[in-house]
Amino acid sequence: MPSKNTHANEGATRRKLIETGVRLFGLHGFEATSTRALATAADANLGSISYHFGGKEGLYRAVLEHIVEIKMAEIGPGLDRVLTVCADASASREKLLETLRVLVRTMVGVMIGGEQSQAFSQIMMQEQIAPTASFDLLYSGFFEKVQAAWAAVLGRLTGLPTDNRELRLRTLSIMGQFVIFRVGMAATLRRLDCEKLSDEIMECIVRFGIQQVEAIVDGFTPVDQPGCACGRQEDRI
Amino acid sequence: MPSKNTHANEGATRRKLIETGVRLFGLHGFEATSTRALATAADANLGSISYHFGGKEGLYRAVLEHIVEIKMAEIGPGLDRVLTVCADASASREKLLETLRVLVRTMVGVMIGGEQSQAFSQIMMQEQIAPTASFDLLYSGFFEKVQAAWAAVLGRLTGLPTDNRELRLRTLSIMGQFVIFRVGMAATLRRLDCEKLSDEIMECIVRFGIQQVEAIVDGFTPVDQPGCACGRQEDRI
DNA sequence: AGGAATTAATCATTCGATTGAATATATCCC
DNA sequence: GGGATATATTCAATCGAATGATTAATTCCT
Repeated sequence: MPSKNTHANEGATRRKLIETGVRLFGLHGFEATSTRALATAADANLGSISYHFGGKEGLYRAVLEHIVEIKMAEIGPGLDRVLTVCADASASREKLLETLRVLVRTMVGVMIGGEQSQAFSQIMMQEQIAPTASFDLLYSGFFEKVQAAWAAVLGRLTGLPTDNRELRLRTLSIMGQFVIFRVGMAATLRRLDCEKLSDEIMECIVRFGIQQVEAIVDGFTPVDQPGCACGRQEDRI
Repeated sequence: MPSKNTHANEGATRRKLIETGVRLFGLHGFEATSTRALATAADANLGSISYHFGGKEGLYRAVLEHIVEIKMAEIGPGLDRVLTVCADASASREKLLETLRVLVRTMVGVMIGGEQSQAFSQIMMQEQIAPTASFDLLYSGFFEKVQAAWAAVLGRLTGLPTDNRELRLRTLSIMGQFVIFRVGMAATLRRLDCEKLSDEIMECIVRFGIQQVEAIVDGFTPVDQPGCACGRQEDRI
């Protein structure tokens, strides 16, 4: 177990392994990434994986923790601001809508933008499709919090309580409008006949994304529990 | 190369291998699925994979072809009907909206419903995240056709031509509202605290899905090429 | 000197693929 | 019809390569 190290390049190998892990695990998935490929790409010795992380699985877990840490540092404060606004009973509808717009812009930026984001998102998607033992790490550390922020805003705007089933389903559905560009990146690029989503395209997605989300909120009427479709709607802001 | 065979169980091993391949490849991905696991699960000999398909990769390609075949047989006629309606210049707005509703219902059914659908969709998602050499098979055989149908309806309803960039992006985004439930199935189930998406939940998704898509179409205003936001809108049906 | 970190070498296991023999069925010739 | 031949399929055994992990020796720095 490595403890304090006063070397100039303290934890350099460890760090390089994690960064390489993000890239390779994201590209090929857990199983298809060999420890040798990792060590070579990280300019590290094969044994250092076992030494620092106890094995391939330990490195993978460390990679997920690293992703959660970076991502939450990036968007965590923003999510907290969203929750604060939503907790304020006196927040105006316009204020809530503005918060929603910020969420869309953040979502698109995080999901699509950035070189590093790509590898991050790919690992997250891999975990969604074929969850490993470390799935909880991502879910509790990231997915749940993002969902909670979206659900908070949408809950205020629709009048549905945050534990409502329809609200949770709709929240996922609305987020899906943007997640698709990460998950269906291969098909998207083929469809647009280009090699990467340019800033211009991202801006376009943000713009119509905001329009679509607002249209959804404006047109909202509860559909779950058919008999009760008449209730609660007067609580909407 | 196996040709005509009048055996009673003609191609039985071949068929069993493909069916098992759908299941295992979907569960663990291409790399993480071993030929031994495939052969054992299919009650076949290890050598039969090479014999029938030339190797693991050949079996995988056959699995993708099988998926495309089944899926297109399932939804192909429906997609053709959609294209027919959209090609009819005299089709009313209500007719187009009804077509859109059918597409939503089909999408949810295909993406979420069915035991077999699960393995199918998982393979498709795997290919999206980490496209293999056989990606084209899925894209040309399935993705492209589904996208084309959605784009045709949405194009008519928004007045955008089918080769318009914004239309294509919006089409993907709108489809994303339903794809998310397949791709984010793990997170969805955790969020709802259940083990499978019941028929009741699927019906709920269809209902609010239709509502949301209609709201998006109703609230549509072009956002791409900012200077031209004033044009074309009068062509909408 | 002494602990932390790195290195090369090696372990047993598993991988995908191939082989040649064995089996089963179909086709042909008389 | 019936033996002989040809073809299609299955099977157990084995190949070399690659895998994850471990070890003991070595290097590096305080």
